[in-house]
Amino acid sequence: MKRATQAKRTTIYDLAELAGTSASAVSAVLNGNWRKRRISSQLAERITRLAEEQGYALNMQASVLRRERSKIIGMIVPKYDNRYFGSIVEQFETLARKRGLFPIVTCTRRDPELEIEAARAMLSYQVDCLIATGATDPDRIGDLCGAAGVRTVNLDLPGSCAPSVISDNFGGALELTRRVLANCEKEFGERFPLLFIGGRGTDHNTSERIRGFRAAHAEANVEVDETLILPCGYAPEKAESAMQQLAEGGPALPRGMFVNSTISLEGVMRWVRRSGHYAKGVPHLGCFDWDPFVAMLGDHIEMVRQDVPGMLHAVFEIIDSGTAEPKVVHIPPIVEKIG
Amino acid sequence: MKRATQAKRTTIYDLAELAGTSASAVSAVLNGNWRKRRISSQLAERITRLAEEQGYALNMQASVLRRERSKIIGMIVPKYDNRYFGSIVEQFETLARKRGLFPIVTCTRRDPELEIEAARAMLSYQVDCLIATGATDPDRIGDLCGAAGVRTVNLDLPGSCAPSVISDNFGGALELTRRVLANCEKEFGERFPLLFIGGRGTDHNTSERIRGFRAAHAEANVEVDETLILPCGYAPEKAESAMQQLAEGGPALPRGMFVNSTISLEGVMRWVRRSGHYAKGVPHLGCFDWDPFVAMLGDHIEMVRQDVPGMLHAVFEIIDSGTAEPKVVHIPPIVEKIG
DNA sequence: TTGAAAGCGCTAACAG
DNA sequence: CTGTTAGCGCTTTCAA
Repeated sequence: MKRATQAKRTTIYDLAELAGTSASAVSAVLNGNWRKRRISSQLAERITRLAEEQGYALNMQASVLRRERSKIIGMIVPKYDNRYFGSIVEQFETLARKRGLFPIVTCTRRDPELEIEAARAMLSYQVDCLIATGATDPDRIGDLCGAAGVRTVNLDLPGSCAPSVISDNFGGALELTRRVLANCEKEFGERFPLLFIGGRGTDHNTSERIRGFRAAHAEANVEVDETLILPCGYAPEKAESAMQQLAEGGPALPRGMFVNSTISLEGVMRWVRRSGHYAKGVPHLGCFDWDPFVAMLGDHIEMVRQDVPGMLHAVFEIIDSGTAEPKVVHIPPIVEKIG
Repeated sequence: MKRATQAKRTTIYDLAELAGTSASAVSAVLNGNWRKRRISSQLAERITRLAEEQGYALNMQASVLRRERSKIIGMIVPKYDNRYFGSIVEQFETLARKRGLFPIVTCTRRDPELEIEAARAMLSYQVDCLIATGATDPDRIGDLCGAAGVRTVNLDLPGSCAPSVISDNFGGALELTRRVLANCEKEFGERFPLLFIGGRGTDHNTSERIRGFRAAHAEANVEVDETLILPCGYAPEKAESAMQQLAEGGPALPRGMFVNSTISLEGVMRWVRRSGHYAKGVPHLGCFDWDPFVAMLGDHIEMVRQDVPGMLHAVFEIIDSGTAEPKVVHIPPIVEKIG
């Protein structure tokens, strides 16, 4: 099975020599542009066969260097540890390939430095277009790309210098909060303010979700408890320690909450189980984001599932149409009740 | 914020002209090789500043084309829909970057065609090395890479023409089965054969896990029920319908099972809930793979967590050392009891 | 100390 | 119908 590493890879020149023709003919044939170059199908045949035999593989670096457009499309994404980003990446790759583009994806672990580092790297690789997903500073990336003449689309978190595709965070949060409020009233016979936990207070999504959260409270005539608004970050540990502090601070813990992302939920649930504070009854939960196992955790959880296919179709529609105005497209998420 | 797309990107020639020097000097400075070229720090300074001002970005295609190593490292991965592969990719990117390599990852959705298509694409992009993760046909990829003189490492699923890093599937399955068997005996006061469900019967991991499963039964003096060995594939739907068929076929469903991957577990759990067959008591489960929310599903579940950091360190050790012999490195997974 | 020049593999005029 | 040629932007001898 093992083969000595060849000193050199087969090039179109090697093929040309073997076929007794020129490199440009080989290039044309292998690119499928031989019809318009009116190369004899005989020659084309021969070249194709030789390429096959020799295990010829195009050198993309050389090809891209020469061409106008690279047909490489990049995406940066914060994490791979949840279904939301996972399916975004999968969809992205699929749709990119369907268009004959080569997708390159990189994960920046919510690190602002790494984020722009990654964007720079992608520009170096001559991406034709860059999707910035959940970026902490989309405009920084937008500027970088703008300067290089590369198109950008923001996904999940909006920016102001390129088109953005995001969920309808306000609407989703409004509906989710309504449901949790209703579930609480049903079980406890009274209305009370919920806890909001998780996410960065500074990001657009979180603030829109808090707005929806407030609106639902207002609708229900419940006054929001400001000490219960805790956008402590996304990491599980952050949510865990925020819960801990809350427990230490006051006497009664809220019996209903809005958890901003499955990742934060991981921390919340961990704390709920470890601390034993909810031993006599689990709280009613609403989670902004979907996960199949969370859906099985019990009937006290409602989830919002962001419409990933819808979002990515919108992204590629923007790319295909060539729009560059910084408009924001809102995609309604799906609020599901899990049984 | 918006900027007109520049007609042309700044090159080292532009910089050279602006600095009143040559392209080679610029190149040397920007690569940090100016010490050994003994370029005056004055000139170096000037060039660096200009590059900054002009927003110069290296053209990697040109650079890679000229160099003999690309410093690009590729990985193909089956799916992004579970924690195992998600963390593999994250670790991979981190370790690659730490070595000054540019990671490119692509997801092949367990599609054998796409798998080799992706491998070919990566070779075209001149990867120095390719990691084939959970590939359906690692040797096919190995051959492709071998022919191109590119190193490969198999991860998760072993191949025979390149080094492989995999979990100790036998050991993990043995211990996991032991525990489920013991849990069942504790609760039901008797020993009985478990169900094995999920995974492809043809892949190495699944067959090793079945071997471990059998060994644990033998140890416990329980005869394996051959009709309960169901490697039905990884997709949730597959597991779901396998459960359905099992229920239709026989009278009593097993009260204990070994589920091969969280993905299969998703289908199993869905069926368990929907069918109502386990209404009077959930079965004891063992899951080969870890997920934080599964861990919260109850005390009737045991999980095996594969040692992703350990596996990736082994992968990069192989890469760093330059080994190419097709040995298999086994990394012990962690069997955790969740409370 | 620095610059000139060759060439990586490929594409796309242009000239037969 | 086919070949020759001129670069794409960069790295790297080799000369000065």
